[in-house]
Amino acid sequence: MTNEGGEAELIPGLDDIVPEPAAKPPRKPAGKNGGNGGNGGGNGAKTAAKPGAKGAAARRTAKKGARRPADNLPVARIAVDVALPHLDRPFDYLVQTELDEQAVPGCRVRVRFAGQLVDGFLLERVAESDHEGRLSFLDRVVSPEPVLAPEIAALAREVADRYAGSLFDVLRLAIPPRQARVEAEPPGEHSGTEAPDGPGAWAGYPNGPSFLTALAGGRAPRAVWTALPGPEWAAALARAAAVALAAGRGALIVVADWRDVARVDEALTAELGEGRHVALTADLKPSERYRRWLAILRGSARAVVGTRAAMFAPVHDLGLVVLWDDGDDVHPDPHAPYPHPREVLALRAHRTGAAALIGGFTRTTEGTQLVESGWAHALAADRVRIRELMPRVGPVGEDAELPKDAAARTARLPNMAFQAARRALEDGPVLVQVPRRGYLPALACGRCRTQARCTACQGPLALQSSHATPYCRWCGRIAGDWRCPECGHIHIRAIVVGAKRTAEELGRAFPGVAVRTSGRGAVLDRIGPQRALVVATPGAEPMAEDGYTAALLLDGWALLGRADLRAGEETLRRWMNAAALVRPGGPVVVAADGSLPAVQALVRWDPVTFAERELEERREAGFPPAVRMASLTASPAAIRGLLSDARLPDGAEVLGPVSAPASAASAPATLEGDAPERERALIRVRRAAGPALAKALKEAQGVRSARKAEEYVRVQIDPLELL
DNA sequence: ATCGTCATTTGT
DNA sequence: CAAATGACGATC
Repeated sequence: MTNEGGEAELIPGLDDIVPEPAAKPPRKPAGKNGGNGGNGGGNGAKTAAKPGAKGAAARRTAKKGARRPADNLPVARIAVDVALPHLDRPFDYLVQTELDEQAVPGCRVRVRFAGQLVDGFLLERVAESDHEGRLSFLDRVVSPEPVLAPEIAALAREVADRYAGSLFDVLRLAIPPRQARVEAEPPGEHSGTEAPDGPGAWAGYPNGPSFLTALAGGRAPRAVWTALPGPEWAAALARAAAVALAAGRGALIVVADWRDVARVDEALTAELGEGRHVALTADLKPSERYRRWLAILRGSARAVVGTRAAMFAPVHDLGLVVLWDDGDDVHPDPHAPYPHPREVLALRAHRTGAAALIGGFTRTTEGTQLVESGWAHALAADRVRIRELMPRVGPVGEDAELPKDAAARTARLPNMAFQAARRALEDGPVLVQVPRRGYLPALACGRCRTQARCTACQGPLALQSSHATPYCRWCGRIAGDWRCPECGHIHIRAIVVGAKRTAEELGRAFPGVAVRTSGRGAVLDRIGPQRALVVATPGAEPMAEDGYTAALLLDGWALLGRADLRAGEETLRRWMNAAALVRPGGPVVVAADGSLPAVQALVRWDPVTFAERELEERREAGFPPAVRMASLTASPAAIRGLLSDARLPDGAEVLGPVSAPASAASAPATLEGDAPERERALIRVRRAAGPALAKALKEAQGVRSARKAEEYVRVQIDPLELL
C-alpha cells in the first residue's frame, strides 16, 4: 500500500530505512486446494512408503482419532516461539478439519515442535508445503482472534532483520499477552471524525499548514520537527492526529513517559472527544492494557498515544506516525533485539504510506541525518516566532562569583543564579535542574564542598575506584597533590550531587519558599502557579501551569563532562527540555562555560545548527549516526568465535574487544553468581552496509546456535552507549 | 525434548 | 551379513 507521489515523499539516500524495493512474493500464493484428502498431506506418500515409519504413523493416527486435514488450504505456516536463531523461520503444520474455521491468519496457536508444545502465531494458510517430510497437525488454536495483523507481521520481520534479531522476539514486543476474559467482552462502538478547522498550533510554523494539507489529502509527508518552546506541542500533535483521522486514517504517537502520554491524551481528548483514541502505558494492568490494545486491533480506536511498546500498535489504515523527543534514551526497547521507535516508525511509515513526524524541542543527529538524506523535511518555526517564545538564557562559568549569602554558597549556587531565582520567585515557580544522583561520582573538598578540579585544565576530578588517586576526567592527569583552592583543606571526598540534597540546601538559601522535588521514584507531573522552588532531575521536570518564571540549570559540567559520544547533544536536549517550560523571555541560568557549543546553542535557541555541526563532526570521526555500528557483548572467546563465523561486509572494522561499559555488561539480569568476564567489541560499517552487517551477524548467530555453542553473544545494532 | 538418519558395533 | 546400538543433527 504505497502512496502516489507527493511533495514530501522523497526517498533518495534512504540507505537503510528503505528495505529492498518490493518484498519477495509469498512462496505459494494460496491458489488451489491441496486436493486428495488422503492421510499425511501432499508429501506424505514418500515417507509412508518406508516400512518402519508406516506402523508408527498408523498407530499415531489411530491414537489421535484420525485427524483429517482441512479441505481448503490445509497447510498453516507458523512462527514458533523457540529461542534458537537458526530456527527463525516459519514451520508448516496441517490444519485438521475441526480447526479449519478458527485457524485464521494472525491467530495464536500451540504446536508440537521437536517434542514439546510451544506457542506460535499462524502467519498464513496455504495449499501445500515445501517441506519434504511429514507435517504435524496443529495442537490447538489458542484463540481465533487475529492478533497478528498482516502489517505487523511484515513489519516485525523487517525489524528483526534490521536488528539482527529473530521474528518471535519482535512479536513478543509487538503483541501483549492474551487475556481471555477481555477478548470475550463485546467491543465498543465509536463515531466518525470531522475535520478540524485550521492549523491550530501549526500556524506558528511556515511549513506547518502544508504538512497538514498533505496529511489531509492522504499523502505521506515526512518531517523532522523542531518544536517551539512551551506547552503547545501536545496540542499540535493532537491536531495532526485529528487531521489524519478526518482523512479516514489512523494515527500513532509515541512519547517517552507516562507524563507525556497524559499530556497528549488530554490534548487528543480536547481535539477528538472521548472514546476515539486510547493511551497505552507500561503501568496499565495487563487486562486494561489488552482491552485498549484490542480496541486498536479491532479498529474501534483510531488514534493511539503511548510509550515505546506502542510503536507496534496495530492501528488500522495508518496515516500518521509520530515520535516525540526522539533523543530520549528511554525510547529504545531494552528487550532484544532492542529496536528504536525512530527506526520502527520510519519503517512503518514507509511500509504503509503514512506520514511521519519526528522531533522535539531539540534536534538529534539522527533526525538531522533523516533531513540530510532527503527522507524528511525540516519543520521548524521562523526565528521571529522563536524569539517571541524562547527564554532568556545566560551562562555562568565555573569561576563565577559566589553570592555573599552563606546558605547559597553551600548550595554551590553562583551569585547570578541566586539573584535571578530570588527575583523570579516573586512571580511564581522556579525550576532547578540538577543531575541525577550517582550520575557521575563527583569529588569535592572534604570541608567546604567546593568542587575538586584539575589544576591543569579545570576538568572534573574522579576516582577510578574508591581508594585510588583522583584523576582528571578531561585530560587524565593524576591529581595526587590536591589542595582546596577555597579553604586549603587537603582531603577530598565524593559528594552526592542529587536532587534531594540540593533541595535541602536551596531550602535554606530561600527561606520561606516551598521546595518540591521531582526525580527517580517520585516524579511530579505538574505544579501550580504558586511560588515554589522545584528541584528536578533531567527528564523529571514537572510542567508548570503558566510556565516557570525562571530556571537554573546547575552542574552543567557534570552533564557535559560525561565520557560519552553524545554528551553534548544529550546535554543540550536536557537543558532545552527544561528551558522550554519557562515563560517566554523568562531567565534561564545555565552553569556552564558560555563558549561551549552546546551552551551557545541554548543561548541562541538553535538546536538545528548544533546538530548539523555535530553530525558533520561524527562524519569526520566515523561515529554514528554517520556510520552504522553493532556491538557484541560476551566473553572474549565467544566474541572471537562469532566474529570468525561472521561474513562481515566489505570495509567492516572491528574495534576491540575491550571490557564492556557497566550497563552493557549487566543488561540481561543473569542469575549466575559470579559474572563471566564481559567484553565488548564494536563493528563499524558505512551506513549502506547496515543491512548486510545485520544479516551477517544473524547468520553467524545461527551457525553458533546450530552448533550448540553454549555461550550466547549479545548482539546490538545501533548501541546507544559507545564510549 | 524427540525423532530420524547414518555409521559403527555386535551377534550369528 | 543382519540386527542392535549410539552419535548427531534437525526440529514442519
